[in-house]
Amino acid sequence: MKYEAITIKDIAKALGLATSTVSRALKGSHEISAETRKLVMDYAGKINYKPNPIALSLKEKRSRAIGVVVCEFANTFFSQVINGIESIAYDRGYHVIISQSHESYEREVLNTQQLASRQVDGLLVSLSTETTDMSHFHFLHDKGLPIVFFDRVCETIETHKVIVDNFKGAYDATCHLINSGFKKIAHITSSPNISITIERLAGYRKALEENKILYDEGIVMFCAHGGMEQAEIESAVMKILDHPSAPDSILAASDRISLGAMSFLKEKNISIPAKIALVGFTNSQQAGIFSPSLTSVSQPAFEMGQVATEKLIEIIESKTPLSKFDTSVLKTKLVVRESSVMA
Amino acid sequence: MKYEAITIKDIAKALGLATSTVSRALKGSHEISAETRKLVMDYAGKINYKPNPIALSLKEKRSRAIGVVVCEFANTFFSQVINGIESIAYDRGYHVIISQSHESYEREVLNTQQLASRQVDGLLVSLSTETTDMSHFHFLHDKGLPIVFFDRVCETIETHKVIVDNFKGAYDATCHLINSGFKKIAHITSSPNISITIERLAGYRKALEENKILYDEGIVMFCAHGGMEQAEIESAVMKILDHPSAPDSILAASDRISLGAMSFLKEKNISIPAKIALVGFTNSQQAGIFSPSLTSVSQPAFEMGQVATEKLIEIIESKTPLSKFDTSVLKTKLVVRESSVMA
DNA sequence: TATTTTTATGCAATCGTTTCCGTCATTGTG
DNA sequence: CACAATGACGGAAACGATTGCATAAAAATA
Repeated sequence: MKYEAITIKDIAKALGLATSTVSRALKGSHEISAETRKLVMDYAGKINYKPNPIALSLKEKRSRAIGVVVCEFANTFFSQVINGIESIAYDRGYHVIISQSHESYEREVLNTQQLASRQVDGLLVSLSTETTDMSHFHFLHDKGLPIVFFDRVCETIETHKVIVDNFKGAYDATCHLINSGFKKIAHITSSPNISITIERLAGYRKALEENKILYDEGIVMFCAHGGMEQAEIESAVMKILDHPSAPDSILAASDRISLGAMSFLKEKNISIPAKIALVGFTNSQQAGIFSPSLTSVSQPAFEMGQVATEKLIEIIESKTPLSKFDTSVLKTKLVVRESSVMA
Repeated sequence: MKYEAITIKDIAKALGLATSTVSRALKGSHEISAETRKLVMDYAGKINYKPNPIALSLKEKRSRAIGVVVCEFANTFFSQVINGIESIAYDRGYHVIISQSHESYEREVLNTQQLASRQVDGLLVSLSTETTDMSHFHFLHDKGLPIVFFDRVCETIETHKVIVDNFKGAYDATCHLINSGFKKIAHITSSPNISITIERLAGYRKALEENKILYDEGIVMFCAHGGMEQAEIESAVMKILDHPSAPDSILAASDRISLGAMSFLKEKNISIPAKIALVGFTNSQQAGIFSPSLTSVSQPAFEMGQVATEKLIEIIESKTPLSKFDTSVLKTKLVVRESSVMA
């Protein structure tokens, strides 16, 4: 079952013209007489001619497609980023192909290669937690494929990057806990090898230091899979609860970890914030209807998607190879709710 | 900045063969000698040759792309459906292009046309709440473009459809409320013109009827935009609360409406379920950590995406036009939590 | 009027791949 | 030995669109 589209040949035949004439008329070339142009335009409009984008892609060696590599989009943060991406991409005439790594290095590599062989014009990438070897991106980048990283960026590739001020986000959240009277603040974070983990950890440490609180490695927990497995979150929470120093609060460094930790604490009937306070990085619109409502660091996800896409299209459409790249740093926002305020 | 891929011509030139020979060797044609085939295969492997999918698409008149039309994917239900879609599509060698209507008829039409002109091989569609005129789908369907509807389906097009048992979902939820002692059950639902609204309303009415509870139009609220605007949900909740018959419970018919209603009730400090009970259709994994935890009708969203995609690929790849189409009906599951259980 | 310039259009190559058809050499058959 | 059958490969068209070049007619110039 094929559905046959109208081609330029059909128009040419119907009007007794050459395809080249039709093509030129359609683009309003000046070397076509006004009457021929009108004739062609009118007829094309009448039969609803639409150029075949595949033929165009082949000719122009560009697909007008952007590939997106994220860990997953059933995640408020990333789905908002993707909304931002689409809002710009569609406006600029690109379509968007999304692939999910589910935090697996192997799938990330596969997806990336898939997209590249699909001839995407550029890639928008947020690394998986497992990724330490970036050679699949280096390879493509060296070949000239435009890439922009967002959120979880790759330090070793020189290109545009878009992140939030993770340091300040974690710093503000930690200071808030300290100012609310909490003294022993644990930290559950993602895989130690991704950029956001490092930056958030640094912000956390800085806040402790400024407030003369000793940094204690024993209550900083890393989730190798970024919380994709609820078990790793639960184990982290358990270790914190069982820790001899009796932490009174937790800073959770990602959407998944925040929600997973909250869910586990609730299941175990551990009262928040009485027994332990919780501040999470999350973009969930539901943070307010949780029990208790969750104090959170929220990120301008939609904007991040927009900026990243604009930057990518800038690279794609630039005539000459860019030599200067920048890293856009967006602001986070701390929203204080019940989970971090002592009764 | 272009990144030049290796073509069959490069191989032909390097090996002193014709492109036709290389092409045949690569597909293991029997009319190529074993040695030539090996030569070509080895060389292609060595230089990592990948066929150009765009050229293939042009030749074969198929894009190996599936278009998805949904209202939005920053919605747990749809993001799960899309995960199901991708899981099948990628396995079968298709890529997926997603577009969001944001419940706007106009954008749905635009997106659909966009996808069609992008030469997708088929369409996976869930209608927007605004849509009453389906002619954009009729047009494409008549031209032979394979379409499968899921969730919010179009009755007037004969094709495969995948839905859940909306009638039973609403019926079970309503019966549960009745059995829990609630007597005056309001219903907040989506736009009256989409299939799920009609089916869920019917299930709700059936349950009332069987329990000899009078159906009261005054406490059934429709949200024209399916809850895309929080205001319409809030107005519906207000009307229910102010209704002279003093409803004691609400059945919310969608993800957005459930969460929106809950959020509003919480904001207004209206206690659930003491003042009013709430049962919602939602696939949010966070239903359990809401305050109170939310009794919900959850749908096999992932599976729905899988089934729909399999059905679509079946149509796409069938040699002869199909004449028999079916509607797959999946089961919903009622999860009872705190929001519908009297203290 | 003869020549140049301009205008409007057609022809053909191109993008990367497949595939129909033709061709050459080798082998088999009568 | 003559001819057909087979095997192995090359040439070229095709998919739909663009574009450099050629060319015809018309207009402008000498």
